[in-house]
Amino acid sequence: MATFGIGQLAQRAGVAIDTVRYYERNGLLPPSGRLASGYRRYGDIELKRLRFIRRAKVLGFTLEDIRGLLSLSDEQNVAEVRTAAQGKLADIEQRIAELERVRDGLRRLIAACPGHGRADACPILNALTQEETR
Amino acid sequence: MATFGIGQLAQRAGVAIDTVRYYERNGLLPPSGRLASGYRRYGDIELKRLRFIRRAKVLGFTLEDIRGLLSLSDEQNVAEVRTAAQGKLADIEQRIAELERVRDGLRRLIAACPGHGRADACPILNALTQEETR
DNA sequence: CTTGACTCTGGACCCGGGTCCAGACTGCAC
DNA sequence: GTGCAGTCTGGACCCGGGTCCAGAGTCAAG
Repeated sequence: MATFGIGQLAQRAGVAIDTVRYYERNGLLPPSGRLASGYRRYGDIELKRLRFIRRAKVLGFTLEDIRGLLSLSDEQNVAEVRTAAQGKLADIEQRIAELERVRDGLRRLIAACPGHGRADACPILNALTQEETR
Repeated sequence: MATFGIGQLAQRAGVAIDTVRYYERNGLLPPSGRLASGYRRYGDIELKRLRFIRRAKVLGFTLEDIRGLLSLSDEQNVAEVRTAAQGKLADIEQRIAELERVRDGLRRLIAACPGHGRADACPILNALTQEETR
């Protein structure tokens, strides 16, 4: 399999070289090997892994969360992997539910706001300053 | 209206006193007034505002986002308020959509995983190490 | 009054997640 | 074999969001 250096890897995944090394220090992305010189070498698996890390980050997972997700693949026990995945799924579902609550509240406020007139007739302002956004 | 001190406020909202002062420094939560001694005084409006800040934080808004949300109430123009609220709504909807994508991928993997047997038969592991989680 | 709890300010420190050197070595093309 | 881009390590620094002092002043009950 073709291997490439850290610069290539970083560039293909759209992250900084320092970030790659930072992830390595934190146990998220070991190189597949090293040259005699010490230069890190990576392959497509690492590239995919790095992209996975980035996507997970965007979605608000911490590096620790992600380490957990990735370490699933080190597990021996398929049943444990499944359980861990279910736990993550539950997290995500809860976050979605919370965001939906906020979304619905915001939608109602927007719908109720005339978009003109006196400020104290605007339900959005009232919600922020006097009530909770629900 | 009854007013109370920073300790009361913090305790009722379930945050640390230092956090309240930190929010003040960052323009999120000015006290309604001060005693001659310099002691901050707060009322129910501040309490609600603080609770709002906390809830928004839990949902992943940065303090800057929240400052934006709160500053809506300083706007003169009701139309602008409405527009800003719509922008926030769009953000939230996008985050929900991304999380749903992840949720669906994870659900499919879990459904496809037998929960036992050889590790390389587990689609969850394969997805993490070889494909992207979708 | 005194005492103990509360609050003030300013500044140091912490953690997560990076980012940016400096100084030295390496790989490759010419 | 020289030159330049690429890479190495270690450590300093940055930002957001707090958290924790120290030292001094304040409030209220007894």
